[in-house]
Amino acid sequence: MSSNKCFQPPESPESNRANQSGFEFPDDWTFDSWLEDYPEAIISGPIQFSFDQGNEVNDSAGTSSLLQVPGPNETVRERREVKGRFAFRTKSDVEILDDGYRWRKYGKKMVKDSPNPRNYYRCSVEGCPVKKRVERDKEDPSYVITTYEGIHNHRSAS
DNA sequence: CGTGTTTGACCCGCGC
DNA sequence: GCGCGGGTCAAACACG
Repeated sequence: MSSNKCFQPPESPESNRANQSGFEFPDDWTFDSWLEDYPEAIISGPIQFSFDQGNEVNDSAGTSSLLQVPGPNETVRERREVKGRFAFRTKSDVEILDDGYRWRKYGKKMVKDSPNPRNYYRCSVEGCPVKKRVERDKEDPSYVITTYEGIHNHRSAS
């Protein structure tokens, strides 16, 4: 159902604007189409972004990159070095978000400084290197943080 | 029977 | 070398 779709646009313009940093999803924005439009974003290097638009964030390597997320009817022409890793922070009461792929859980860990566990998933498709980890926001458990790593070597789920 | 989850053990890099 | 934190393996288990 759409209620637990990953990366789905906010229900209303109000909640859209209230969503952290002003990034507004195009109505038809989907993760997969975004990847199709900007494949180089995950090929050339690591990126980490949340819903922030045009913000600077630090990745775990200590370097930073400028985030560019296309707004409604807007095209981003320039990409910069980003790694094949990026994180989304999504308000959701469920952690099993349907993002169009089948995932198999392979691990769970308690993380230091957080009461919430972190779950590790791998793409179910044989030979596909993509992994993701899912955890709840330590400060605001109503948010789920999903970190994707890698590039699917196949098209869509099944 | 096929597929996915659970869960403790294991591994590895790093700082002390 | 040792412990710790983060990541992964895999055997047992659950379930359609």
